[in-house]
Amino acid sequence: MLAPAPPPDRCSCHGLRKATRHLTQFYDRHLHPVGLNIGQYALIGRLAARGPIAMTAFAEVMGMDRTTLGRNLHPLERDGLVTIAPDPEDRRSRRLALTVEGQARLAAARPLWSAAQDDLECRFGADRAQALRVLLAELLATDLA
Amino acid sequence: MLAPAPPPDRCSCHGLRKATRHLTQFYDRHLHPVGLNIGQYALIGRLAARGPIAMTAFAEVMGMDRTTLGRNLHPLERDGLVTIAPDPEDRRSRRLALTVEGQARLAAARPLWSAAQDDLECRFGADRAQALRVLLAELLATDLA
DNA sequence: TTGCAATAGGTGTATATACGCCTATTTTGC
DNA sequence: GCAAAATAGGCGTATATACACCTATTGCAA
Repeated sequence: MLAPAPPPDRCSCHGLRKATRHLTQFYDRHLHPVGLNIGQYALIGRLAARGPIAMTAFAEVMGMDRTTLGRNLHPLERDGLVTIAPDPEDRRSRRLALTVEGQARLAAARPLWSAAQDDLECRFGADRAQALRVLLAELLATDLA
Repeated sequence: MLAPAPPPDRCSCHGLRKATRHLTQFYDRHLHPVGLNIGQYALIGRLAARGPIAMTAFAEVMGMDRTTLGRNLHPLERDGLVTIAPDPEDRRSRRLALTVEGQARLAAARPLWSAAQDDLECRFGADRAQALRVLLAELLATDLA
């Protein structure tokens, strides 16, 4: 028999933050062998898809603060996975791009991410995982300003 | 007509993290007038309910890493909202307790938290907020070891 | 064309998060 | 009663997060 579910947090935000800590550690463990955490994996994965892109535009894509993105890129740049180059078209702007090494690291990480995703759906239930993703996307789309 | 919802993140973890950033900023804005963020509000709120308690036990209650809890308590201790006192029964242990000033701050923050909660339910929908809280509690109860 | 508003991004500061390793203390097994 | 195991917690380090404020550059309008 399943463990009885605890009462949900009255505070939506605290429940969300707690669950995020829980799940982040889970994904980080899965990705540990390739030396990436889930935040870094998400960054390079999305950067691979969105090609060379400016910082502010990419921060928008990632749903993160511009300055947070800038700081999170430092370890990736230091390790040679991404490049941050001045844009000749607009000298204020800097273009983010994945290096060949970054692409290789992403390719190495993909199976581990996929295994984490499968493992989660096995433990939590594919239907509930899907329902959660949809609710979170709707929350993201909600204007909270 | 409502904005069309974006496709949900394929990655449950990234969707969760993004939503957490979004919602944390929303609650932090609401709580800003009393000089607390949502993490600190959750800490002192739960500490008020769970009385004097040891660090590891409280970390378990909060669903956070023991060392994270210790570091998060420092600003609250510095500002006189909580005390961290040695336990005479067990000299390894330290007892966390809310000060009178901490109780006052909590009382001042409660209406702001409540307004944030109401504001969220108004924008996102009370039914969806409830469904999200339930799913998150179930995720928390899922063994991911 | 020039001066100002808008935009791109960085920096300083503060808090949040957690892993690995450490010390101190208590408990337990013999 | 003592040595080993278990437990409580701190510290070093690294990354994550975001606000306020700053500079540089671009675009626009009088």
